Amino acid sequence: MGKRKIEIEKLEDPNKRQVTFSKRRKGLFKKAADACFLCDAEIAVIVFSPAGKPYSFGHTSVDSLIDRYLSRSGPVSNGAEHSRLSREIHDLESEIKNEQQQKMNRGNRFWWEQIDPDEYDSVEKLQSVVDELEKLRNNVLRRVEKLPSRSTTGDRNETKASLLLTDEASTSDFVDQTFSGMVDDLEAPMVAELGKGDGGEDDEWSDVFAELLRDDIEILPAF
Amino acid sequence: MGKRKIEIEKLEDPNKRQVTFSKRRKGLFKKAADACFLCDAEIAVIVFSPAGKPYSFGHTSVDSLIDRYLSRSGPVSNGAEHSRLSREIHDLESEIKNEQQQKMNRGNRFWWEQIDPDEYDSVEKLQSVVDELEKLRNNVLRRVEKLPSRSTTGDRNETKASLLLTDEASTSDFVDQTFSGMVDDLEAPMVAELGKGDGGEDDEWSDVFAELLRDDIEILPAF
DNA sequence: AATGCTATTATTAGCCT
DNA sequence: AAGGCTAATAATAGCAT
Repeated sequence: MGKRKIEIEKLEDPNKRQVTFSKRRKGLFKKAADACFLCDAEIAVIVFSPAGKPYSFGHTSVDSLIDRYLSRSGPVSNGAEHSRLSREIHDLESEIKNEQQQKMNRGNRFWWEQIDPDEYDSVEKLQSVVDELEKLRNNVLRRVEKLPSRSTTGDRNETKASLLLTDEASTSDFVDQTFSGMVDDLEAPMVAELGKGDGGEDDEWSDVFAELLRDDIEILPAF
Repeated sequence: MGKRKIEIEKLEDPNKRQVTFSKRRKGLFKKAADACFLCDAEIAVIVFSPAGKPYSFGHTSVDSLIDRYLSRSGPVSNGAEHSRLSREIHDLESEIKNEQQQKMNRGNRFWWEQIDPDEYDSVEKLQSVVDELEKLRNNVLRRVEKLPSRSTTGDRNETKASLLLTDEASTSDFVDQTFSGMVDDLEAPMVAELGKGDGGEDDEWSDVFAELLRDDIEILPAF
């Protein structure tokens, strides 16, 4: 679907291959996200680039979907020994993950809604969450900054400003600021407005944020 | 992209949601397959329908990609105990799978090219492979039957007929017949012709089979 | 539940920055 | 390598089966 039709066969030009890979990976993740929202489905996509670099998309989360997949689909056709062993491991793993997830399944749909502050009682433990939130924030920010200026009432501009506030720090101040800042400034309004459309003057923003959210749901590099 | 534009928000009509889910799942798998072929990438897609039914696509294979993904991405931000445990389990699992796959990595791209007959010396052991081959065959068959009649030279029609032959049996005759039948009648010609285009009179068939193959690469229900 | 039709919208190949 | 542009192809919403 471009300026001309192409055959679906290996692109030999490495440069062209890389460009096409990037574009189509993005398109694939978008399709997956759209299907999740439209159909209330859960989808995980794992991609390894020709160079072996991993990318993933997951809603609700890649890990939980992998677990669900592995627990349902027994090893296909293996030497009997390995088959049995793999099965035991999968089962054990599922137990562990299920236990972890019980805390989180109170109807939340995104990983950042499932964070349990009680589990993170030190800077070190917080850091891993912060890293994830930062990635999400940066993804969103990158595009927020490119939006044409809108006739926001100033309330929105505050939000935008506070998003920018924590761009560089990496001390425990950063941790506190980002952690609470994300929840208050980014997560709450964005999630709250997602899927609404009640005719308020900020409908435009609702739509923009909803789209940004869709695009960013766990489109995180596997790290 | 339909008769009219739709918003990406949850479809409330369950019937419409199901239809859209089916169509978009198919489209998603096709996009994934196209990207694999074009860009020489490896992609796994795991889908759970709104009703919880699992579907998956994987090239090279869902399991190997899951392993690769899990081994690179440490558990994100878990309670420390579980994190360590999960990691150990994942590592062990990878070892097992890697061992299994060493036998298979002789440059074959599809799971049905990776079957080692020496591993299956009884009807019982064969059955699991046969089940998988049968699913593949049925997927292909469903569409072969719907193709408009082609000016095949009779050679092709034999192939088509032999594909139909084993539709119902489930005895050891079935096992032998299907196992060898698949390899001789289905796998060989289809795989051999994949990606070629050397101007023979059967180019049409090459294209058709190549497309069928792309669509069926491990698009197997998780069972 | 899945498939064929077709008017429409969505994605993207090639090119340029 | 990543993003914008635009002509052109590809996917699909609504409908009927």
